[in-house]
Amino acid sequence: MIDIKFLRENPEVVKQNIRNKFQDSKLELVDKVIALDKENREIKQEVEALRAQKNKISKQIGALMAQGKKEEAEEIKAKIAADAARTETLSAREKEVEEEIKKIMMTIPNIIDPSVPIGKDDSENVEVERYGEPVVPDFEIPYHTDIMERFDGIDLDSARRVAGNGFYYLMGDIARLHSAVISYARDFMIDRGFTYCVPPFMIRSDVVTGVMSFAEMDAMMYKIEGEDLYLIGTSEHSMIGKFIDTIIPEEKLPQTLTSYSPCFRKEKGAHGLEERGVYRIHQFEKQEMIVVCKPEESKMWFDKLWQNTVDLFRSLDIPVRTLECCSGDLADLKVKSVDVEAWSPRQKKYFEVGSCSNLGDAQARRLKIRVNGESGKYFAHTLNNTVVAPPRMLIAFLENNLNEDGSVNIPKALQPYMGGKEKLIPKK
RNA sequence: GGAGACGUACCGAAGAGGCCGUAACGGGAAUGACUCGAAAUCAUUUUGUCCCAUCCGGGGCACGUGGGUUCGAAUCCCACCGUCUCCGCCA
Repeated sequence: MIDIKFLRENPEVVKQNIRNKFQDSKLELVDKVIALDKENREIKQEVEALRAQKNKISKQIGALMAQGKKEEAEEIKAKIAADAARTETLSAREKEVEEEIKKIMMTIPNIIDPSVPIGKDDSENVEVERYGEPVVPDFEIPYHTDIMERFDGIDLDSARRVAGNGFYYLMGDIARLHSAVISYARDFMIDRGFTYCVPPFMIRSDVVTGVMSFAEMDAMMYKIEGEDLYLIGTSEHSMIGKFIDTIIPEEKLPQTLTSYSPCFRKEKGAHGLEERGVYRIHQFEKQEMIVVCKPEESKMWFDKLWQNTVDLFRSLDIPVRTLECCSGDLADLKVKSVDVEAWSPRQKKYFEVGSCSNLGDAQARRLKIRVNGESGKYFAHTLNNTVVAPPRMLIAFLENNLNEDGSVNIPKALQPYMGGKEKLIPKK
């Protein structure tokens, strides 16, 4: 959500930004919202003048009543009644106009960073840098569920009976590997100075609608029946919710948090061939990082955040690359975003394992996350990034650490979390 | 889940239809004076948000949240949220 004052003063900048994002149908909204904003301020002036008048008269009545001059009081009551109807009409219109403005402002995209490549959709995203050699071994890499099977590490059949498609039982070494990755990622971020946090896994609807549109909510979130509660789709929801409608003293910035949570997603839509197994699922676990910082520091934090994910994957011997989201693929709230993608030696391509976003002050404005600084109050900048999200991450882990004999190497960094094992030996 | 009490500024807390939201009273914090410096003392400052005004300034809204009654609501009524105490249940 951008500042309406900025839009009012720089309509051409906002329009060019809309063109850059290939959302030309939204161009007319800019002029529309400017007109509504003008109307709103005119109404406000009149309404406020009427209210000021009413307050004044009410005080007079109070004074007259105190003096026992009831008749005079009754007389001026009539004056108020005359204005009351006008005030009511205007307030109703004011409410309408304000809602309309808010609705439009929610759909006006945030101003993208000048460094964001211009492109229509995800096919025009730009590879920034590769880390590690994308090796294709000279033996065949099986599908990830088949690798897991060899360790008796997964039971999808039972999961389907118990909870349906999109759920899983992880078993034995694979389950342990899953927990090890999460624990390792937690400590990895703590070592980098982030504060560890376990947040609520369910949140109220008002928090949900603060962080996403109704359409997004409907497509992603599971609702608890009979309660005003939703299962979180990512801990970013509850982590950023922590700051809703707060004023943070400047000296408490930056807030650098790393949170663990299970994540629940409906994942409405097509499930392709490559999305079988544990790639696209209704329940997964994630270590997340979020930063709330001063505006001038958000670019610096953005680069630090995605670098953390790259470093974590590299420490587990997984080749990755960073892919910059082009303007057309960038969500409306974001200033800039890069995906971290892990190498799949089986598919011989990279696939998404994390997403790092700088939201500028747009999210903070929407959620009223303010900072009390020396030179006054201002909106904070917010960022978020995936540290690691198994079980999807295990796909990359197993494929890249698989040996020809079917064993899987445990990188040194992870060994303490796997009881000191250097290798997992398959049961089959 | 049941019963009761409560929600007011940075904290504690008074106010129970108009004289009380630039919010009594107590504390904290900031600035200044005194001091070599500190303590003590004295003085001043200390909610957010929106609209109008280039500046000085003027005005609206907000006493957990949202409605209602009233010329006027922190105060009365309704719903919701939260906190505390006791009981029940539970890892």
